Amino acid sequence: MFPKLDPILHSELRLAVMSILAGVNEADFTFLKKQTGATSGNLSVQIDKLAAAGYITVEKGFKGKMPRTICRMTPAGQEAFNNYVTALKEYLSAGS
Amino acid sequence: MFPKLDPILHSELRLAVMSILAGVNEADFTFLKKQTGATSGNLSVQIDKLAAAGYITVEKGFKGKMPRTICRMTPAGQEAFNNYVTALKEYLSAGS
DNA sequence: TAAATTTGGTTTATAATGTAAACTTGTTTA
DNA sequence: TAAACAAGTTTACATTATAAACCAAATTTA
Repeated sequence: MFPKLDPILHSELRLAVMSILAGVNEADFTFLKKQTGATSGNLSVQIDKLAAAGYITVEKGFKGKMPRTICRMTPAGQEAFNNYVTALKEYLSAGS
Repeated sequence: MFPKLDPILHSELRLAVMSILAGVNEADFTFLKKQTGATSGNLSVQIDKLAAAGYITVEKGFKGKMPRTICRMTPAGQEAFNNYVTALKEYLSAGS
């Protein structure tokens, strides 16, 4: 049977953000924006949702005088991401 | 960079339906409903969307006296499914 | 140094989506 | 023949995603 897909992760932009964070484990808003090609508004909203789910932490500070928002994946986020990948494979295995 | 995910396929239920059809290449409404655990209403709507996108064909007939709806994946659907799988792997590869 | 532009976002409004509940049409069973 | 069931469809609602507008501070330009 098909496993339930975590709705927090089953979103193109949030998945992209998590995918990046899984690799680097620290990325700021500007970097995430460039890598994903998302608009600021969309990225801001989706970062909030990932943070609200406890999948990432958000640290606001300054780089020189300019504001800077740093995101990191939490252990819970890492686990959720892994589970999502595992679940998705059930869906994809039929193809190819 | 992250490839765009086909929004028609990036839906839990539609993906499950496509996954099933990729394997058997012919399934009726009742079978799809049992396999996916979806409600009739939701399944009906999502089947319509897949058909509207040209990813599946829907054939309505009778099995004895009872109505029967048979779904099959089209070549375009097969291709879209394959592309989706390929694209998704870009997102998932970061995690293990 | 005042005005315009850029950076780094947030808020808000709208459009699109997903889902469930209610309904329909016809069939079988008691 | 009335109740229950099968196979869907329609409709209405709730959630989501996205974009547009906005804001404040910093930087550049005239």
